[in-house]
Amino acid sequence: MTRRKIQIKKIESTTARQVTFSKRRRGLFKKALELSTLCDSELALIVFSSTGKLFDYASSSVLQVIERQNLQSNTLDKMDQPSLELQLENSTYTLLSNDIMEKTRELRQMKGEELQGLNIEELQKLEQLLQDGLRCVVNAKDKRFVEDISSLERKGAELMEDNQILKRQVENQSNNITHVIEQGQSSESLTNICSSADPPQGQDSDTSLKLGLPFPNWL
Amino acid sequence: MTRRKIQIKKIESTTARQVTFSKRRRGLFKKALELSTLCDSELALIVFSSTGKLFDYASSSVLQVIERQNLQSNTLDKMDQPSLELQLENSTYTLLSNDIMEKTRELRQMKGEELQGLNIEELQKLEQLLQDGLRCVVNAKDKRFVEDISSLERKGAELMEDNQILKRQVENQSNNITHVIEQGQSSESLTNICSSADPPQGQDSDTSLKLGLPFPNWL
DNA sequence: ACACCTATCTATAAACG
DNA sequence: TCGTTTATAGATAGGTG
Repeated sequence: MTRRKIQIKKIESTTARQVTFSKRRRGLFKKALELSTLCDSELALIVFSSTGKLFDYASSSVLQVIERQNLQSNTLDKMDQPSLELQLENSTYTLLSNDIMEKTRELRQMKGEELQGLNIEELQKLEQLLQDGLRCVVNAKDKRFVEDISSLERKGAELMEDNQILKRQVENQSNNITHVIEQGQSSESLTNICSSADPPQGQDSDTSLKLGLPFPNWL
Repeated sequence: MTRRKIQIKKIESTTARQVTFSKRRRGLFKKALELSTLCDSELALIVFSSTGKLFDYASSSVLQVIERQNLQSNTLDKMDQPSLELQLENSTYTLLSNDIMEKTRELRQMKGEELQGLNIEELQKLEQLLQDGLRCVVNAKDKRFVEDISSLERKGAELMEDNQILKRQVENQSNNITHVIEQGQSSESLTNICSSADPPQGQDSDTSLKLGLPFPNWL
């Protein structure tokens, strides 16, 4: 748009992002107002800043009232029945907004941003909170590692066991077949039957490969 | 905005209004997308054309849910004014509630609670986040320590300087008094005056104690 | 954080197909 | 009702105070 063209992706610098947010937000709201005016269309726009602050605009009259009520707290006692309802809703709305702002600030501070307003005591408290959280997360992670590993080992053991059983079944079958063949079949038929039902031991078949692995190969 | 400047008021010609609506709507949505991308902010935009058609955009999944709600109830019945307003109000409300729930969960997880639903990858991500945050906080704390210490050292130096000046003033005064006394006072008066205005050097007065400390004792 | 500046980029009014 | 063009108004990135 101006001195230089910029890429449309998240602006990394916090200050630059805030400046841009402020400018573009105003631009966007102006455009929204123009569209609703020029084309007589109803329109609502709700924007949260990265700090959790809420901005909104709505062309419809009732929402404008609500919006105004939010900006400058009360002076609407003079209105009749609907105003009471609006006030109730509005207070909930304001409470929610405040809660969001508070939680957003707390989250940002836990991520190490927006720390300039804190004194040493508050910073130490935050550090302690982070260390406690980190300890819990690392514990949970390690526990999960152990669980996943033992679960995989169990599965591996089961597979190996199955493998053994299958191997024995295959050996039994091939013995039976060999026995049957030895009792009366021709040598040409022997070759055919053996290659399809009992491949040579030195060469891994697809089946024995899958069953023989201690861990599944999709890990 | 171009071949000619236009007034921002309702366009009377229906066709011109529709053309402008279509162009400006697209422009507005593009700007909204850019803002949410550049500044990483959550954002919802809902536009009704004068023919009642609904267009909307929302940057986050939470908003998309609300958007869908609006879309569905819009297609169900043609909608008259009050229902539009109600929907928009509900949207804002729902949006706020969901946002709070999400942020609350994130906070609890950063504090090491409610981790049972996370897999190893998510836990590692969380651990990284906490370590980054912790690093920033520790840096900020150390910086603040250094600042506070140098500020105190500066204050201490200033106090020592003031102390020196005051000491010189006291010495000058006592010299003058001694001089005056030597010029005509009796020896009994000399003792009285000296003990009140100029105590012996080897014994710390309250004043010199306060001024002589490198750091204030309220630390 | 805010207002202002200005060079540059973008959006778009009007026109045409 | 569209898309395309084009000249121009508007928006804004980066800078300064």
